[in-house]
Amino acid sequence: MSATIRDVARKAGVGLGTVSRVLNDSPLVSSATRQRVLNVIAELNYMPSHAARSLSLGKTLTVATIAPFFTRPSVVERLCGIEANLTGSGYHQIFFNVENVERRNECLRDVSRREYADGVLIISLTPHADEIAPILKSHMPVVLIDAEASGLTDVRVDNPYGGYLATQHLIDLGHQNIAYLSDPLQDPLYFDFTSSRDRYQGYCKALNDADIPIRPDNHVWGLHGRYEARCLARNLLSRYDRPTAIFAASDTQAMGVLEAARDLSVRVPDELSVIGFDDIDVAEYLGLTTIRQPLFESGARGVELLLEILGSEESYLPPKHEMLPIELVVRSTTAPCQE
Amino acid sequence: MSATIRDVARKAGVGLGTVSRVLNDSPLVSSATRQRVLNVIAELNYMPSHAARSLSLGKTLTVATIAPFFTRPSVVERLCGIEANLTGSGYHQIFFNVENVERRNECLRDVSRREYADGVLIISLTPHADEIAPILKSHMPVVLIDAEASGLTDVRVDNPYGGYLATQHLIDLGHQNIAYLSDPLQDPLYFDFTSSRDRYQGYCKALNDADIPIRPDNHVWGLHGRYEARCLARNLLSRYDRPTAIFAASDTQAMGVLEAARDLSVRVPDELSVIGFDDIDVAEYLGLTTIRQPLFESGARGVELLLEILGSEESYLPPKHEMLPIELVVRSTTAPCQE
DNA sequence: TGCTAGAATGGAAGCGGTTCCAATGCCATC
DNA sequence: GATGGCATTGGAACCGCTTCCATTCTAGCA
Repeated sequence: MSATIRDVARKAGVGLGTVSRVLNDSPLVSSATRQRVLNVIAELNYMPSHAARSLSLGKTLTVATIAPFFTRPSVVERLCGIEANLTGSGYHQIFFNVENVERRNECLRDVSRREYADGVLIISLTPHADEIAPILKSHMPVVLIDAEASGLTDVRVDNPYGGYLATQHLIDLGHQNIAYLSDPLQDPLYFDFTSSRDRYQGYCKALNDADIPIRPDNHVWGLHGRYEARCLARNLLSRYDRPTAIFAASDTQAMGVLEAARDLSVRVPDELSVIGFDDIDVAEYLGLTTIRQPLFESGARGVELLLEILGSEESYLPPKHEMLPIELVVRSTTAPCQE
Repeated sequence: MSATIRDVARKAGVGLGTVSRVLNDSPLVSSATRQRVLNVIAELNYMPSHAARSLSLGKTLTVATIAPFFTRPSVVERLCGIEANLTGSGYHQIFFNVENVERRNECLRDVSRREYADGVLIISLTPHADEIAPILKSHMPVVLIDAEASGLTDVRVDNPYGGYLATQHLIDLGHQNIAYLSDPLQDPLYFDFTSSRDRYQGYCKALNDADIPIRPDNHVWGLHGRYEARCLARNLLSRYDRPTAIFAASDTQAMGVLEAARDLSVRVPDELSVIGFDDIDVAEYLGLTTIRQPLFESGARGVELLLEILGSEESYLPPKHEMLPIELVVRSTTAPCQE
């Protein structure tokens, strides 16, 4: 059907190996021969077979991405960053969409299997110690995005600092009664997302630094999602001494808070300040004050780090840790405390 | 490194071919032998090499998806439907993200190249006649999602009917001065998205049926996007005889309209009714009245149709055309006309 | 009992690349 | 003129699977 390397060799009047060398930019070809081969390749519209290359090289020439909840806007933006930098690299990509814990465990267990991919990107999932060991032993290149695990390369943001920034902003506006709404901080049965926990640290530190006591009832949590956050926020806002400001661990959850405020006719920002985290696309539309983290860049940079490892000759490279910058974006859901 | 089919054959005391037959569910294996081989496969944790299978079969065992603007919420939901049904089918998937016309043309030109994939899903892009011909000639299985082209299988919704439904809803509420805000209806230099055009037909028909004259200045268009729609809507709403209702060709554009109304202090729905199209995730949050189309299902069903073609022995199957249902979802951005 | 058709099985060839070893030609050196 | 070394080249072997042909075995039948 389609032209093979043998067709090219025959037509160019050279040997198989020579064509292969041209394809792989080997210096062991005279420039005259190289040019002749390149001409024939263009003429035949020849394109090497991915499968044959892969089989011969003993590599899959594929990068796998494991991510929870593909539909979440923040995940989508990270995936776009990945796509942008992987296209044209010669690697294929496969995606594993993790929607429940069984699948999470299955995916993280199989990471080190060479059958799937030559390298793996993991988004927002933190491998446990017993999952890290086989990965390290297998020498499978892995880059964590928005997660951290000892011995593995990662690219992420300073979540405690983000939590601090957000809370400090509210304190600066005169708020004292500040709630934090997040995913569960610890749940070994669940996905073990760590960002909520880290941001909580920053929240506590900011309150401490301002000598504001930490009220345990000002921290509420539930499954990630707008609807769940809405229910949680309703409870918060129905309280006698309801908070004057809510820091939501993600913009999605902040949207739930805004909904709850609307439900209960609590005016934002006059009666309630709301701040989110991520700065997803709709945040600007909603005028949501938030902490921006570079989502697209996290994916793009993750790919770069992975390709670096894949391209290296070394069988072991020391893990790298990259921190991307975050910043406070003030919009119209936060205002000075009115009390 | 990892076990091969030869290891399995040796350990099970059978020939290469027998193991292969077991893997491929051939009936030409006695059940005793089959069981023995299956045991060894489990024991060795053997997994066939995708590349070797692919090379031997002369197929890529890969499905390609071509989609414009991965980040658009409606596209994301379709992609999720694709992912859901393709995972576990044994096919790998590769994505082509189309962000500009050059890339669109390049992708559609290369669809028929066997090097990439055994089958292709195309989202929201309409191949031109000169692009269809090579596809048909190559017998490359193609399924269009949210698009239509003669000779190709597709799964889509009845966009003229959707436009009719939306407009009729506004007319039922007593509106007469109804604007339509959309992508450009025809732009050979651009992507040639057809849904705006089709929905415009329904818009016109509904107005005609109600004996409401069609005012050309009530149709405005621009590039797809919230920001662009916001500018367009601002112009509309600044007019002396501004419309009392706006039908936006997508929820994203409807969001731009809502922003413009906010900018100009036009109250929704009291002074302005707004209806969108798609029912993307945030529509519910915004209380946006809209026409719901099954986005996830469109992707899922598209994959089913493609796998059907790929699994068939026939070299030619007559194209199928599937229409998914749409429905009006009334929320709080539309209300009876106040004039 | 001998013969045959059909079921079950083994393994060579081939898919399209890469890699390595052998071969060739050419030049400088002694 | 013989020798050695380097640059360049050709092609066999191999990657792990499928497929097809050849072979063996079994049961059914005359």
